[in-house]
Amino acid sequence: MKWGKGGGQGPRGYHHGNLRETLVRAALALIAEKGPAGFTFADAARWAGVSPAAPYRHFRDRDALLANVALQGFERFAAMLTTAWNDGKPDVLTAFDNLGKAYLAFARTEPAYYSAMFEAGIAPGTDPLLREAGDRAFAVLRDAAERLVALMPAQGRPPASMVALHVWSMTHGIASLFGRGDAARRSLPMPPEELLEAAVLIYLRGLGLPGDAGPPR
Amino acid sequence: MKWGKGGGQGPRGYHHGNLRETLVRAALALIAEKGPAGFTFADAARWAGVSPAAPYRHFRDRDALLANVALQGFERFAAMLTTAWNDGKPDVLTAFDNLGKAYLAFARTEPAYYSAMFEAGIAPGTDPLLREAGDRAFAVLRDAAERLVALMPAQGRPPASMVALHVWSMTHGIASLFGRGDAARRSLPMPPEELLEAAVLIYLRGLGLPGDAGPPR
DNA sequence: TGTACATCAGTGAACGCGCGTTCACTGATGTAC
DNA sequence: TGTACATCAGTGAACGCGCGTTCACTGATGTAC
Repeated sequence: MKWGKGGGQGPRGYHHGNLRETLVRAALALIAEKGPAGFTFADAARWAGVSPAAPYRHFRDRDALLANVALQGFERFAAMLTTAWNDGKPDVLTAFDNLGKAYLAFARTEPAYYSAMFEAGIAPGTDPLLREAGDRAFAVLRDAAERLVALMPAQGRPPASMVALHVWSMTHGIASLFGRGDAARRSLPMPPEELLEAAVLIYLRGLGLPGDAGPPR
Repeated sequence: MKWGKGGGQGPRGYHHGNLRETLVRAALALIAEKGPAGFTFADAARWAGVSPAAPYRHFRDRDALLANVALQGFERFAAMLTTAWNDGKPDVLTAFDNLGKAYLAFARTEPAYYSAMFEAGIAPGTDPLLREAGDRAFAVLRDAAERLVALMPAQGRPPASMVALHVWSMTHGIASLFGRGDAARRSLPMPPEELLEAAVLIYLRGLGLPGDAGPPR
């Protein structure tokens, strides 16, 4: 059993440690192994080494645990995207490219989170916290798109939200179809990163970028 | 219990009718109701009104039934796309637009098929028949992309397969995120068809289309 | 046309199993005084 | 510093349930002659 180093909480020796977080890890491990449908509440308890009744102290049911995994996934996702975007440095176009690569990297290296976030069948409207976390992740992309369209002359600028939705959809499509880190991946004659980069370049050229405003290097 | 009219086989009064097909319908109904993970082999038997042992005459297990649903889904999908593409008529750009709309229409009107095809966790490499059916659906898009790039001057034509992958990814991304006919849909400030149409227009403009070859109208 | 037989779809009873959930409980931690 | 008490995380036994799967069977359909 591995204890994460990144969360900052560590094991607090309390009865049997930080069970809530351990259950989330259990869910991730089991999703990675058998898919988002392939684990049960009892499985998670067994993985964590506690009795089958113990998880009820922390989650109402299996769905609540799964929603918590998705929530944590969106939070990590947003953090990862924020880091990649790096506030538009060294320049907006390069940072935008990094953003897309980070999205793909997340889908590849964290397929369990990715499944819980997008494929576990949790209705997005159900849990407000979950929705907000998803919105925060999208906001990173949205802000980046804002900076991107600002490179264009003021007249004829496309709406930043549309650009963000386009890039999100394209990236999500590539990640879902070809960029998974698990068995659901389809084969592709090139790395997904290249496919995405080419698509975004063509798309931005279609918007007239880089162009009249001059390339920012 | 509804009997489909489109398949051309109808109920053949044989013991209890065409159970194999009825089980596929059962799976679709149950997926639509409770998601791809939300049905069991016994559920399907109950829905079809037969004993729990009966499905074993037709499918090895639940996964085999699910794979058959996905297979049938890909076949319908390919047929629908072929109809929409209509061999590039009335003109290639219009037909290409219709193709994208048909993809979204399928995801909206057949969310159960869509789930089984793309989200049920069936590894694409597992079943050769399933893979081939998926490939046939993609081939429609691929042929359309071929016709599309043929509108461009021979030098500097992008590879048709890349264009097809880009459009597939974009469409799949929009369909998965916003275009579902079930609870998994996220909200969007515009119809998904419009979002897709705008994206494809911008993308094609980035490719230089319609352009040097002259718009085909 | 009729009879005997082979085929095979569906039955229904049975089984072991693991899941979800509850319950009174235990025992460690935290806190009031 | 010490004692009594409240809190609460985790126990373990128990339960009913439905699932997956098997089995010998039944009875309708198809076919050989």
